[in-house]
Amino acid sequence: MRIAKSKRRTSYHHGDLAAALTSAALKLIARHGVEGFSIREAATLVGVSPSAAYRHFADKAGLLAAVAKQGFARLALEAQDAMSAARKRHRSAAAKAVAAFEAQGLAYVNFAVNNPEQFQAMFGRYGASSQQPVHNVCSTDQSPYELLKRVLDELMFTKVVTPAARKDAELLAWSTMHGLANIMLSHSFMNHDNVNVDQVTLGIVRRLLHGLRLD
Amino acid sequence: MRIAKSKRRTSYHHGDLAAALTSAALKLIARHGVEGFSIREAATLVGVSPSAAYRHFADKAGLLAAVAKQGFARLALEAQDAMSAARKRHRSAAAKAVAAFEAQGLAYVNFAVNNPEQFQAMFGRYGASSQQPVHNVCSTDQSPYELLKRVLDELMFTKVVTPAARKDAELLAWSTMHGLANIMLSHSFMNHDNVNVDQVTLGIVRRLLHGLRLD
DNA sequence: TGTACATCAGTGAACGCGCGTTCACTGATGTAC
DNA sequence: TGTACATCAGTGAACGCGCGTTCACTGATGTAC
Repeated sequence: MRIAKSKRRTSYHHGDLAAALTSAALKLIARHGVEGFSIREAATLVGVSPSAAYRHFADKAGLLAAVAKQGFARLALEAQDAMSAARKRHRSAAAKAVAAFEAQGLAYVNFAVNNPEQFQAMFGRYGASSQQPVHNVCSTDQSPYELLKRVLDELMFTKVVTPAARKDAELLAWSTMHGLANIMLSHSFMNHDNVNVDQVTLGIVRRLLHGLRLD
Repeated sequence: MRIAKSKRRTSYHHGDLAAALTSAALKLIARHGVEGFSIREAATLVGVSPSAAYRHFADKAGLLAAVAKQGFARLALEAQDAMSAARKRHRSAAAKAVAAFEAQGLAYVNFAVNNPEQFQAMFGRYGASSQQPVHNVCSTDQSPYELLKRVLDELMFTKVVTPAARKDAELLAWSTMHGLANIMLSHSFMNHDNVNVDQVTLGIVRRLLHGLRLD
């Protein structure tokens, strides 16, 4: 009966307030930033009294954690799409692996640039990731971190990278892309109106991979 | 007469309220985070009425920008100290350059881990760096970014690194260390109580340099 | 199929709060003569 | 050296604000019989 309920919006019960609040929160965070976000405003946007939110989330941090969690899921989805599209453009297993690695880095930075506030929610003070390691943040095989591990394995299996270079490469790769994403967000390196994000990012990803190759 | 004034604290005029407020802000940010910081609390801590702050800073953002700016200066100082100490431990110019590069990376990550909230102030929403490129944030030759450029040059002059690898290496190096610092801060990779920050960082710096060497 | 009742998911008023900022003010300082 | 006066750097009261959260409540739903 959930669907029926969500059709008539004038009903007393909302149908799926938790999801509605999460997506309202996302909208508002995009508008005012994580710091400017309030439960009251989210509730108002959904058309519900502020106190209703407390049926679904323990508190403000709970709502923000939901936003962050959803962010990890979206990021993983986008990365996965980009990777499989990239793989299709190549024949050899090695070329596919390289293309997937590049696509993943691009997807990561693009996600951050296109969703700066959600990205901040994911890694900031309230972020899902500040409570627990990233590995646990999504269902295990879907987390961005798991995707990274897999593509690094793929690079090793296809001999693009030696087992020695593969070792602990997660942290190096993640640091590089995460740093680039944050630097782009802070506008501290350059105003990315003047800059082709994809081009700069691809440059960095390739140098990263180049370093791994010869490790 | 500045010094005389700052001696008697009971005087009507404070002496150097701007500096006192900045350092109070730093203390409070370390305690409650950037988001929890308020001008009123800083003024109270200094023992001055809230409105007095407006003689010295245009608004809250102005005070936070001062904190951020001071952060860049401190970071540069600490990095410089670490680098010159590291250089002393080696004889050849090449070894000195390598040691200085490693020391710089270590200093960067250590600064972030030891001053997480100031680091956040530096690169966050209010950060000095969100208004203008990092290059302008300190006096030109003292900025952390300038130090990075110089040590990369040094690596090239001593032939540790080829001119091709030197090209645009700033962004790669900075991304890597900045990402590592942020990842450590978010606790999303690991709880750094269980981890030797210096050891992990040194591992990453070395892999970064290794990649540059063979570029 | 109809009814009683427990449970669920909302309401809306109220709480106490600290905030950023403005404003007219005043005490202290320094300078020109 | 002394005095008048402009300027500087504070005060403290007040403004209006939106916030997170609690609480007793009520309308809607679903289930047992």
